[in-house]
Amino acid sequence: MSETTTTRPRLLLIDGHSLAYRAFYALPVENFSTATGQVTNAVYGFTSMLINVLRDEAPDHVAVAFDVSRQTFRTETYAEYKGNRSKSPEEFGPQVSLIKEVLAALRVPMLEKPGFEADDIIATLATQAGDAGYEVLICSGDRDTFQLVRDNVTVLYPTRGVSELSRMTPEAVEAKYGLAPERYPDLAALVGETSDNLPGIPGVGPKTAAKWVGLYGDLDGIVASADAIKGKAGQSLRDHLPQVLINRQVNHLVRDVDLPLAPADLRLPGWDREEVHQVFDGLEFRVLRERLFATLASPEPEAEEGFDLAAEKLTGTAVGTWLGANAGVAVGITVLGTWKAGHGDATGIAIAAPEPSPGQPGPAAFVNLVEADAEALAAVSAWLADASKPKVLHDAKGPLTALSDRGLVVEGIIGDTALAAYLCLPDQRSYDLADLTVRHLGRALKAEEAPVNQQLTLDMEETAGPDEAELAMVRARAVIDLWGALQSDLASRGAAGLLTDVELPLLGVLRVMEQHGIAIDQDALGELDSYFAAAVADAGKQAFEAIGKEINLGSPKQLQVVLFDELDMPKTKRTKTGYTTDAEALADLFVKTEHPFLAHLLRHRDATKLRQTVAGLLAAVSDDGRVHTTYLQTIAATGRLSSTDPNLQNIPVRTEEGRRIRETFVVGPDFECLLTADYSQIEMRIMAHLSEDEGLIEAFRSGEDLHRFVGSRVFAVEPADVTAAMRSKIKAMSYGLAYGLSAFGLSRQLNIPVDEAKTLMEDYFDRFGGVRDYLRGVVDEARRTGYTETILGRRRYLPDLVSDNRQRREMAERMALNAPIQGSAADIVKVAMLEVDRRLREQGLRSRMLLQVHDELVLEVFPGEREQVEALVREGMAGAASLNVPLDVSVGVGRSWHEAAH
DNA sequence: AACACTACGTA
DNA sequence: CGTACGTAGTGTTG
Repeated sequence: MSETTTTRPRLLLIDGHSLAYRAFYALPVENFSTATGQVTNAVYGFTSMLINVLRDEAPDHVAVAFDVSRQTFRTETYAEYKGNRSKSPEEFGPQVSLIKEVLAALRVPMLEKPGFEADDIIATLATQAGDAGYEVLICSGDRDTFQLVRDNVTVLYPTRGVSELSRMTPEAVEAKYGLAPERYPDLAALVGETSDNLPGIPGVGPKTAAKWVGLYGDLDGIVASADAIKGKAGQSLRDHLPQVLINRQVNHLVRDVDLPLAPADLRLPGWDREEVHQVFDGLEFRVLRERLFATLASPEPEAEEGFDLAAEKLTGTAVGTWLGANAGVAVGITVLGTWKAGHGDATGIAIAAPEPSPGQPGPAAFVNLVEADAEALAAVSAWLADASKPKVLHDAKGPLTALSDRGLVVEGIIGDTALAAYLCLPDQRSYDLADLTVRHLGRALKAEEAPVNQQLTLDMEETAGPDEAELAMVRARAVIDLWGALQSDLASRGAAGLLTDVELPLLGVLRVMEQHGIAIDQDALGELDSYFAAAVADAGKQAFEAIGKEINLGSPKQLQVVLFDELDMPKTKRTKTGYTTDAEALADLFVKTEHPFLAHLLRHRDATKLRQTVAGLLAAVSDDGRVHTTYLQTIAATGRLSSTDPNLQNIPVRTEEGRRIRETFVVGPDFECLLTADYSQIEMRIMAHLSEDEGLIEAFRSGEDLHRFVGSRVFAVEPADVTAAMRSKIKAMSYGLAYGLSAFGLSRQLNIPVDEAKTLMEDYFDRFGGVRDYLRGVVDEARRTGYTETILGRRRYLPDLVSDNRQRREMAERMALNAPIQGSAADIVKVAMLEVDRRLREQGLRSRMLLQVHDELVLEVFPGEREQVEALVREGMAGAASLNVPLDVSVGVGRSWHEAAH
């Protein structure tokens, strides 16, 4: 184990100027400046790329080469060399010094040499290192470096800004240019290099040049045979031969520059943490610093040593004994069993304590709940219900549902590792336990690594791997270890309170809501199903008659053939794979063509969608006549809940037919009615609160209709004179603003000219300047800190705010605008749910919460409790946050969800 | 079988 | 070229 492996040293050579220059033009200047006004876009881009390359390529030797001045042997050879380069903008020069500061802090050697360019230094070092058996990586935006490529010398050439590097190996050069790397300068001399002000041969491009190199071997061969080359290109070559020779002289890189450092001197000594902090603080590079420390501080996690535990399967009195001895401190729990749609069954439970001291195996136990005797069950049951025994689970809602259906109540849950990880980084797609252990503990959660104690091993000799119980114990141990790591992470992100005070208690509320479900009038729903089915069939039949054939109306591809090829209708907006056939476009086409097919198609779409919803619901009704959705608490990056299986947060409401579906959500037997309570305009109120815009605050305090009020200000008329058209424009804009709507988007949505939309927005911002300032500020702040924050401190990290890809960057900007608003609304609703739940219990009521639809709660009211419930819901919701505008709650009751709407 | 894509329902 | 979701169908890919 101790012999040193003879891996080849890896040397990374960077052309400092060339990459800084690329970064300067790739990243928008206006997004990168420090409090003192220093522009940092080039520094940022360069540093970002450096970190990425250090991470991805893991070199042990590094050097950055810089140009010293413009005077080199090349300008002596050819005075016009790089003569077309305009003086670099004044924001650029100073950034080179800053880049050198960053490199100094990172202890990266820098080299420069009067009379030579960075590329010559790189050529020299690459040659020396290549000969010495190094693996050499050259990072440069100058194609002249391609001539250095060979087996162990690769050029990483930036393609898109500085965010993507393409690997130029000998094969890649060959594939791209059709010649060997050492011949590349011949090609470049023939073709020319605009950026260096080296003109090429008119009419000769890379293809011709490569062909000649192939035919005559190299440039010398081409020159020697110049007279023999026929045609226009040949004449052109002869006419421009002197320039070609100059080009070749100039693009030849010097490989023997006298340098103070040799490759062996370029070993990275490791960087100075303090100095990096200082430099990055000055540059206000918070996100980059985090990335630097995250990717480079601990290069490789210790190893995947797995989890060492003393595992026992317990029965009888041993259960109580073990729990008494081991489960007084916070322990991790995993549950074996199944859960779905508010119900489940638990077959076993694993409990693991952290290792008592490093290296010592942590105690772990497993209890089989199906076969457990009364004694064991009593011990587990009492311990689970004991709030003073701290417990941590991973994604606890399902397991708790399973335990609950076995009659086991769990108290004392102090942590949930999935929720904790979500609060730390809410943009992740999943919070799989195995992923988290790798990410936060540097340990793999692999089945074959599951350790077993001796007695288990003896039992298990015949079976291949560890059994379910052992895996459950390993997972339980992972949970508790993970909790240790996540707690500090959570605290450093200011989210510990959010977990303890909001998400964790909410988990229990959601579990009970899922368990209750909501009653469905199955007969009515069945009738709707037939009704929509008939509508689908009818519309389909008529659509086919209109075009004289049968196609699959659900296939956009087939529709495009009919609409645009056969019926020759005007083309609609492009999609990735053709032209859109969405409802808006079809309606538009109908106005233009009045073709009956379109009307029938739209009706078919509509009826199909409604039918799908109905059929889905029908299939989801449980034996108890209710549907039990599952709420997902770690999906939406803004902090909202989501609902699946079935999704009860997107039940139709906008159309008459859609609302008929809501009529089938009814009050259950033994209950009096459904009650719905929703926040009116909660997002606009949050906007008013966060922006502190006086006009908007006044709008909400005045009690006037919001859009009418805002409209009167924007259009400078009396509120009474705000027309319906004005009001709807204002409404669209107000909501659009919270999503980062542009003038272009507004014009498209309102079907008005862009100019008019622009004026409308300007007038809006004239009257509500606080809103504009807030929206601008929120993005700037997020760019500085790397994240947005809600009123409860829920963060969303948006690294793309500094992407050099415009589309990604602008997307991130819109997310940054929206996340605090949507997220704060989510915070408030969650707090409201906890308040409503608390009041219901405190007041000993049997009414219960059933659904949450983002800004709406649906409750089932027990006979005689209606007034009391309405009052407590209003209190709980309105008091969930104290903003500088009131939180308005409207309530309705009825026997169905539809009737209860207001 | 898994994935991308389009389309569309909600807040 | 307006955010956040989930679901379903078609059509392609492995």
